[in-house]
This record gives sequence, C-alpha cells and structure tokens, in this order.
Amino acid sequence: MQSRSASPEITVTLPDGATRTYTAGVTGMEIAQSIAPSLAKAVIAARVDGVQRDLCDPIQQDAQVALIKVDSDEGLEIMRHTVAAQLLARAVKNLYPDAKLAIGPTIDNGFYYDIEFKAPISSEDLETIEKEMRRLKETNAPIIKTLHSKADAIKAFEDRGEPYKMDIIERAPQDGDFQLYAQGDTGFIDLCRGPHLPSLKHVGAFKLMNVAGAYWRGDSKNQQLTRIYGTAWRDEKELKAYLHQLEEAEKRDHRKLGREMDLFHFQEEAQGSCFWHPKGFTVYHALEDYIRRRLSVSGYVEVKTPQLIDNKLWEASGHWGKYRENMFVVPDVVPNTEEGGKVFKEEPTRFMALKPMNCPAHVQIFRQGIKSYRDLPIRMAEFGCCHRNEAHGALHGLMRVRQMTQDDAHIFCTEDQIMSEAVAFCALVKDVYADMGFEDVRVVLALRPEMRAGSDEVWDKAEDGLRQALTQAGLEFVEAEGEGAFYGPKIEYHIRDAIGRSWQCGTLQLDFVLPERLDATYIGEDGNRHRPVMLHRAVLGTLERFIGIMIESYAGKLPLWLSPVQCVVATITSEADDYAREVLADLKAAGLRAELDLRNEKINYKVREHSLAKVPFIFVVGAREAEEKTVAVRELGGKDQSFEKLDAAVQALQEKSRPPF
RNA sequence: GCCGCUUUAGCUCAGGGGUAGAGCACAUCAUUCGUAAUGAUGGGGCCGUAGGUUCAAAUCCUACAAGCGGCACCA
Repeated sequence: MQSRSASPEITVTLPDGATRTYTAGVTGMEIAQSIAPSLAKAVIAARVDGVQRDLCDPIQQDAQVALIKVDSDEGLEIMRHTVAAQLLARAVKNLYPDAKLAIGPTIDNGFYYDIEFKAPISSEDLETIEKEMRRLKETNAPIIKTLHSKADAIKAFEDRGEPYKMDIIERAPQDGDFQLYAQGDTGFIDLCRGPHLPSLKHVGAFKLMNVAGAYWRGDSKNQQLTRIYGTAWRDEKELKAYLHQLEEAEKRDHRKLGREMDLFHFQEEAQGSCFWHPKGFTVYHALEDYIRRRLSVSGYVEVKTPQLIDNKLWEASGHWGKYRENMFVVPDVVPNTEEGGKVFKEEPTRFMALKPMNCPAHVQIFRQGIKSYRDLPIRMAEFGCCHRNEAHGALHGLMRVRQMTQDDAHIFCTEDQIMSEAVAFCALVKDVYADMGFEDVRVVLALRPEMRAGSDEVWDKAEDGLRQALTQAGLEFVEAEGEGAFYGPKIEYHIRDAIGRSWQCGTLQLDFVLPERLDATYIGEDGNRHRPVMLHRAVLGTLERFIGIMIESYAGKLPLWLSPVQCVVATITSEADDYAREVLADLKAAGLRAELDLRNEKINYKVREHSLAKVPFIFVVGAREAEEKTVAVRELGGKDQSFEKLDAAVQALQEKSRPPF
C-alpha cells in the first residue's frame, strides 16, 4: 500500500470530455483561472459530480466538473438566490435592524424572502428597500463562505437575534458544516444551503414586486411573516421583457375578458357565485353537452340529486364531522315573519345543508333496490351543483367559487375492476384535454397520508392501480407522498392560468370508506353481500374553473365550437340589409350561432368592433354580394378576406364549427 | 380566516376640505361608406357602506364590506 502524499493529484473531467490534472483541494475558481481569465471573470459556481458547489469549495478527488455562468438556467437561479438571500436580506437588515429573517428561496422567475417585521411594511417601503439593494449592489462586495459547527452557527444567530435561523439549524439533522455567507467585512451573514455568486458584481437586473403575508413553515397556526416577492434577470432588457410579458398575460385574465366579452359577472350580494350572461352560458352549455356525449359513449348514466339534504345524511357520510366548516347549513324551520323580530322565533334544532359534494346522494341512488355484481361497474354521472363555504381570501373569479358545477361521477365497482376503470378514466381525460387543446397538464399521483383508513394491502393495491393506469394512458406524472385523501389515493390534473398559477381540474379518487359509512352493498357471485369500491372522478373538475382556464388559455379567442357568437353578418350599406337577413337565416338554419350588424356604421368600425369582441368569423355583405349571392368571409386574426358562394360559405362554417366529439 | 393594497360614470382611470373630470361606451342627428375607430350634439355619478371630525367631507379619521396580490385551505 502506497502512503498518501500530502497533495495527491486528481483528474477533473469537463463537460466536453476533456480531462485536466490538478492538485487535490483545487477550487472551481482555480480551475476556471487555469482555463481562461475570461472564464474566471464570468464563472459563478461549479457543478461537481452533479452537485452545485461554491467556487471556493475545494475538490478533493477525481470528479466531473462543470463551471456555471449566469447565462445558463441554473446560473440564473443561483443569481436569483443571491439577490434574495444576500442583497434583499442585507438591505432589509440595514433599514430595519430588528427585522428577523426566515427563509428566502428562489421561485419561477424570481425569489422571495419571509421576514418578521416589527411594524407592518407596505408596498411603498419596497421602493426604499429596492433603492438600498441597488446601493449595496454597487459595492460589489465579495461573498465569503465559512463552515461552522451547530453550536457555533446557533450562537452566531443568537447574537444577531435571528430566532428563525436558530430554529432551522436546531432542526437540521447534521452537527457541523453549517454554511454561513458573509458580504466582505460588512458584518452581515446569512445561513444558506448555497451556492452563491462569488460577489455582488454578478448580480443583474432585479425588481421587488409585492408584499404578502405568509405563515412560518406554511402553517396557519404559526406566526405570520411578511413575504417580499421579487424578480431578477441577467440584464435590464430581460427584466423589461419579463415585465412586458406579465402585462400581456394580465390582459388574458378571465375576469377581465369575462366582462369585456359579456360572458358573466360577479357581485357583492352573491360573492363567489357566478351570474352567467347569455353568451357565457352558451359556452357553458356547449362544454356541458360535449362532456355529456363523452360520458354517454363511455358507459355512464346521468342522474340529478337534491341540493338541500338533511344533516342526518351528512352525519352518516362523515361530512358533518370533517367538512362542516365548508358547508352552508340551513335551519329546517319556518322563519319568523313578525316585523322587526328575530329571523327564527326559537333556536333551530333541525338542519339541512346545501350539498358540498354529490357522493352521498349518489350512494342513495345506488342503495335503491338490490345490486348484483352483474350490475357493476355502475358509472353514475351528475352535473352536480355544489356549494362550498370557501374562505373569503380563497375566492378567485371563476377559478375558486362558492357555487360550482362539477362534471362529477361516481363509479361503483369491485376491487378487481379498479384498474380497468382507472385506465379508462385516464384515457378519457387525455382525449378530452387534447380536444380542448391543453398540452401543459401536470399530473400528480397523491399517495397515502399518515392519517388514513384501510389496510396497507388495500393501499398498496390502490396506489399501484392508479400508477399503472397513468402509465398505460401514457401520462407523465409526479408522485406526492402523503397528499392523498384519508379515504384513498388520488390522481390530480393541474392546468396553468395566464400568469402561471396552477389549478387542479380533473381528478380521480379511490374511496374505500364511504361505501362502508353509507352501507352500500352488492350481491357477489358467492351470494353474499360485498362492499363496492367508489371512484370519485371529474374530467373538467368544475365547469366554472375549466371555462376560466379556457378563457385564459385562448386569450378569449375560444375555438369555434365554443364561441358564443360564431359569426356576425355585417353590412357595408343599408342596400344589403335584406340580403344580410337571408344570410343570417341560412346560418341559423345550419345550426350556427350568428348575429346581424345592420348598424349605420362604416365597415372598418364594424370589423374592428367584432374583432375586438373575438367573433371568429365575419361575413361582410354589400351590394356586390347581394347581387352575386356571395359573402366576403373574414376570419378573426386574418388580414384579408375570401369571397365565397353563400351556401358554400355556410356549409364550410358548419363543418368547422362541429365539436371535436 | 390571516397579511398588504385598492374602491370616483357601464369600462379604464385622473383629481382632491368649498357646485365632480377625461377617454372609451351609450343616446340623438347628419353621413350609405368595401375589411381594425366618420363627424356634431347630448344624457349619465349619494366618489364602496356606516359612523366621526369640521361652518363645510368625495377628499381627513374609525369601523365594516367587497375586490386585487399572496398565505393557509381547495375543484
């Protein structure tokens, strides 16, 4: 055995496959310097055997090393992290010495930092903080890392009055190697997993965006901190482009488009419940009809169940105990009619509730009569109107409402049928989302939570069934440990809105508990009673949220089959009025949703107005068209028009407007 | 529910202790026009709600409500 030399040589393999030899303990910065001085200026971190490291970290053995610059995605993220954890944190501590730092991670496009302030700060204070950040950036302070033992690290933050940092260190599993980052000799330090930029001079363009409240460790029982959100980019140009893109995205906000396109509105007296206008309800119906056709050929039967149900059923189902804070409860009492008197003469003792879910009602239908295993699976669908008493702060346009209509169904089946039903459902969702034009769908498999009902064997089977179903449907998905419902695992389909917020739409949930609680049974082959399994499932989720997502995704320019007005017949002069009426009649006879614009306005004005209203087609008619029985067809977004025979144009539009299913 | 912000005409927004402003929209009149704004005139507001301060409040203060951005919760 050969004796270890004081400084053995190591081989470093670069991304292009080239190898170089260094003395053990070489740092990323030294490697960069040995390659090119320009590289040493630009490099900000290193990836050593796949792990991001600071440039000052020594490399002790043979390794794959990639040098990271800000021009890469991971470099940009490191820079954002430094802007949050170093620039923002130090600026805040300079301006508010008694502020207490919690955590400051990066997020899509930026970062945030959670901080406890003595007095509330407002968005105006952000400008001051941002100014201080700019001043600090100009100092180009170097960022210096030191390693500390647990006790030392705790001491350092105790001295600085940083209880949240102490908490993080105390909860950390390791005893040493706590990384503290300082900015030169400014006295500022922060605890961080790193890596960080070697100096503030690598910081690009940044902007603080807004302030919000956020709970420490994400738990509403904990102290609420102030969260400062910011964005950071390589330079001013990128920052500007991002801000512009945000502005554009805000124009797609479904609440704004809903008003502009006269689709729906909300008002104080019915907060969280949508008033659907004729045009909006046309979209709603078109979508509902589409799903109804899909379900019908997929072997579903449709039902309708009561809105108001006695709390006896909710107690039996478990909702009264577990879900009551989200329910609208109605006293089952005749109200007092005396003027100025109490609403109820006596304290109500009997209650009903607006249904927050359809499942218990569907079990009631299942329980009528005796079911045989030959009847299963029963796929019971309902466009169920549900009410949930959502927290005020949760409401958000159509995305989060208090009255919603789910494209809901419950599949009652045997355990052996779970797999095939789940596979069929995943295929159905895939087809529907493809029809809607959604590509960016995030699929989550939510696995068993700590508190759960049912044996591990049943959970193994259920989770595996869903996993296989997703695989067979060819869907990529991520697994979320502990996120499942207490009664079973679930699949969730998430879609993003215009500004990138993710909303859950479709879902499949396995339930072994409710059939038990509500005593649903079927007679098996063996002549004995058995429990069916219930699959709760929705493809769109709710019509409200899905339409909201559709509006944002299409920026209001809905596909033809969903457009509330598919075609406007616009005249050039009043000479063409009679002919325009004929054209309209033909369109309507072909089942198209068409309107007439005979107003005494210039055609430019009409085209502009209907284009802004996002009408997919305009049939322009003037004296010439009336004479020749043609129409000038203008498609939304198109620059010019085509002249077509009336019957051909109507037929073509009819063809194009056919729903995808 | 919690934190911060906002609330003025149908919409977007300016203003600010002393008779309420603009653009768009709307109405009327003129114009009959060939593919993204024709012109003129006019109507329209309890300045979110309720209290308070003041000779005087849309403006200052307080409370409440709703909306917006987050958090928590969730389809």
